[in-house]
Amino acid sequence: MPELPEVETTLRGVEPSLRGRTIHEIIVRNPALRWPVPPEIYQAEGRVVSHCRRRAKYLLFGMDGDGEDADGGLLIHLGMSGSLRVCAADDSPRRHDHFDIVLDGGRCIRFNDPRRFGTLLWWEAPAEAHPLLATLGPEPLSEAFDGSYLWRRSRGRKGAVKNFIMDGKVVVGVGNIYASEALFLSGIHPGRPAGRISETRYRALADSIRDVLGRAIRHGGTTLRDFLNSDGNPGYFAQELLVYEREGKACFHCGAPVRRRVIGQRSSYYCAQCQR
DNA sequence: AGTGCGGCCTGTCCGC
DNA sequence: TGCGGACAGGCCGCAC
Repeated sequence: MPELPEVETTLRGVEPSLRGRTIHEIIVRNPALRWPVPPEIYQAEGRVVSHCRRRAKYLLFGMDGDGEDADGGLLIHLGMSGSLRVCAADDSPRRHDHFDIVLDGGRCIRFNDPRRFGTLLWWEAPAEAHPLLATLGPEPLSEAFDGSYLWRRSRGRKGAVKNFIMDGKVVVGVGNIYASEALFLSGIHPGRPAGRISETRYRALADSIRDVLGRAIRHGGTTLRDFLNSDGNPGYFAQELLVYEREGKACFHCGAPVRRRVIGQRSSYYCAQCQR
């Protein structure tokens, strides 16, 4: 469920409670997540969280380091339905609360995930060498990401541009909602072959991706069904969505009905008038 | 190498 | 009210 803005919102929510604290204990109630929770994660017990950061949709909490040079730490992915919340360690767990990171001082970071597509793993420095992180493309909000990069990477690709921008090896963090939104903002039809789009149009697309992700972060993410931030509150970007889940409703630009089409097994929303 | 698909899970909603 | 099926925001791993 959570895309980049939701993961960033979660990071900003948990970091103040986590950084500089000692992990007292990790309690795993259900280790059957996307991958079984490995015993290595217990290395975190008794150690200080020196930094918290995000890479793509992965949360990385480093231990006992100075700056970002910790020798290892926890890697958490929220999957499609996961969330982290900050609560008192003695609050009774609810359904699907699969693990707790218990901190000194009586608080804990609690992971809830109905669908169990989430992840709790251990990484060894350098984090970027972890198999899940090693092949990832650039961050969409970084300098390395722009229209000419997208254009270069897309040469020769015949698949739909929507699948192309959702490919984490091309650029990370663009999920189904924001892909539809960014393509609408830049006037590009989601089904257009990626290799047959000009550099000029890719510049517009890169700008739209930055714009929509940046605005979604400022709104605390998008809550369509079940995303909650670390305080247990929803995000407010859903009211800003221009095409996503608006099938049959009037395009805000031209008034034509918004269409839905399955591309790459995911629902895609677009305006056939405004997007070519 | 690029592309498409199956699968991992539970919850919700919709039509019969 | 019950039941089956489709669908949901991710992403790996496999076959072609």
